[in-house]
Amino acid sequence: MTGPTPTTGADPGPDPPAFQLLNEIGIIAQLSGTRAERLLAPDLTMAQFVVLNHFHRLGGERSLVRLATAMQVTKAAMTNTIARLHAKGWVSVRPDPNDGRGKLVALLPPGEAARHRAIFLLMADLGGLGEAVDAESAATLLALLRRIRVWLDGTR
Amino acid sequence: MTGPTPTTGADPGPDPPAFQLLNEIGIIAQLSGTRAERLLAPDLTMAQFVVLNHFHRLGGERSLVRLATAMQVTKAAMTNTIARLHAKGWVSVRPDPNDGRGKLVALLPPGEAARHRAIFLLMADLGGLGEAVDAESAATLLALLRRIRVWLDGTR
DNA sequence: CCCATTTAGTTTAACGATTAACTATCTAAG
DNA sequence: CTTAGATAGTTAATCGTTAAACTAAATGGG
Repeated sequence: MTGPTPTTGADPGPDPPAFQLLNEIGIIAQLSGTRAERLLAPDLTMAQFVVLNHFHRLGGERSLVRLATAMQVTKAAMTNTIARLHAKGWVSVRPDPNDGRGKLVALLPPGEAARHRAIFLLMADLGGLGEAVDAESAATLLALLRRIRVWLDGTR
Repeated sequence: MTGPTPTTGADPGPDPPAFQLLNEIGIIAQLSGTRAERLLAPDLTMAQFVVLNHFHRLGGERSLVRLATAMQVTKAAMTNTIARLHAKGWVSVRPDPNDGRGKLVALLPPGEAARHRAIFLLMADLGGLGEAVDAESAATLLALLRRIRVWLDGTR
């Protein structure tokens, strides 16, 4: 078990399409995520940016547990993330009037502005992606991806 | 500005298509990644699985630095990951005969088998994804995603 | 040759996320 | 009411990653 066995032979056929798809998606997310993380640092981490995007998309107020569930992180992690966003004045936090245990978090205008600046920065870097995928393909792609996300979200 | 301002007004238009695309991809990667991580634990972490997949796709031998660059992690993280894969007998590690500083890592048959088992497990969970996206759409999707990955990989 | 610079890999400290334990509050059954 | 169990949020310990410092070996210009 010590020799340099290259292991290129014995092909058991291609991987299932669903796996290829998610694998490719994982690689893209890794590549673009690292890029974005570096671009946005040190003002904004990805964890924080994702929360801003969630509120932008859906609006309203959310408890920590709901946010944590949506983002697929633990309550403890969300406590940390929200504390940092709150310290910057980007979200408001108030006790839930209907539940003495809970807190309600909402996006504030400075948070919305920070999100907008972040997207501007990102697009300056990623704008050239239009060369790789034309607008029509992008629309097709987006529609299919949404179906996948909805399926994953609905079966977890 | 301390009140619970919902911040749903003042729409500055939709986000750029490229951002919507990468955002959706990020969410899918998060959802499927968490799922896979739980399914594969404790035999295999995502960091390790990604290395197995890399070798399966490309074959041959690689140095730690090349692997680290390809996976977008630091050399230190790759030292750790390879040490664990090596301890399980899934990869071979030998000194680079042409460079006294370097090591060469290769996939061993037990590692290939572990990868195969992992994919089998994953498909048992993700197989239903075929309901959300038919085969033809999946092929289209995959081709477009590859273009995006190549662009991202080529401009980093 | 020699020496300055670069590169491969490991080690250490700091950071962020997870797990588990804990407090406080809500809910519901008796 | 009372009380047992579930739920919201925080805290403490642990794990894996990153950044930075370090060792060892390669490279290239005097």
